Amino acid sequence: MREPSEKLSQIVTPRRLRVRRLRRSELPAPTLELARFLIGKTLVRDLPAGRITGRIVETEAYPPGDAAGHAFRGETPRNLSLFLGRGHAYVYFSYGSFWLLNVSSERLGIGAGVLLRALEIVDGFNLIRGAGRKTARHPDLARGPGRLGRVLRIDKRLDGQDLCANGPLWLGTEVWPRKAVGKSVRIGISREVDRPFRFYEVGNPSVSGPLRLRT
DNA sequence: TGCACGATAATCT
DNA sequence: GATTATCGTGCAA
Repeated sequence: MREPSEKLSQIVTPRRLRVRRLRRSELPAPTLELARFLIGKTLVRDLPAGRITGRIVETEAYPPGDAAGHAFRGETPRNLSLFLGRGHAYVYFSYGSFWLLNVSSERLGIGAGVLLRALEIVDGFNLIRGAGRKTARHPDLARGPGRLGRVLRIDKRLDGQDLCANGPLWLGTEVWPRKAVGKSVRIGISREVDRPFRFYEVGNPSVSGPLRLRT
């Protein structure tokens, strides 16, 4: 039976989460540092019906000059948001079905970003389509960048959003202290495959990828 | 748990 | 026309 554990996790979830927006000045400037810094912080989605809050548990850095990064070949209409200076949303459509969310990094005019790969949802379960069904185990809701985008209802309209400003999507402070941060190669790329630019909270069941990349 | 595979459409060449 | 920072399913062990 899955029902009891779902109820338990709702009871365990703090009724009132204290989260405030992160100021841009709090975000480390270098892409790699930002990717590590974001582990344990929150991503908040404000919808007409309410708020969904998730702890960021997995990220990947795509620093300047990285051949695996979308900004590598220069600015285009698609990747413009990567050049807006740190703390902006870069949203793009992938594999015909998924909206993926990045946080731009570095200075205005320099293209780089951090891909948000997975969240541990901590609030707003009732707003998530599929929650409470047998197929929607809580740790899996936003496990993987495609699911993250689906759960938070990310789409092109959020591309370019300032994630440090008042708006429907923003970065927040942590809700409890994070555990150890692990480091590994990135997932799903074909260039620069050996760079250890992926970060994750060790042992967290909401982290995606094979077991060896979660522990 | 770990693979292979197909779906699916925007973007770039 | 090729590519793709993915996911869900199916099958093997």
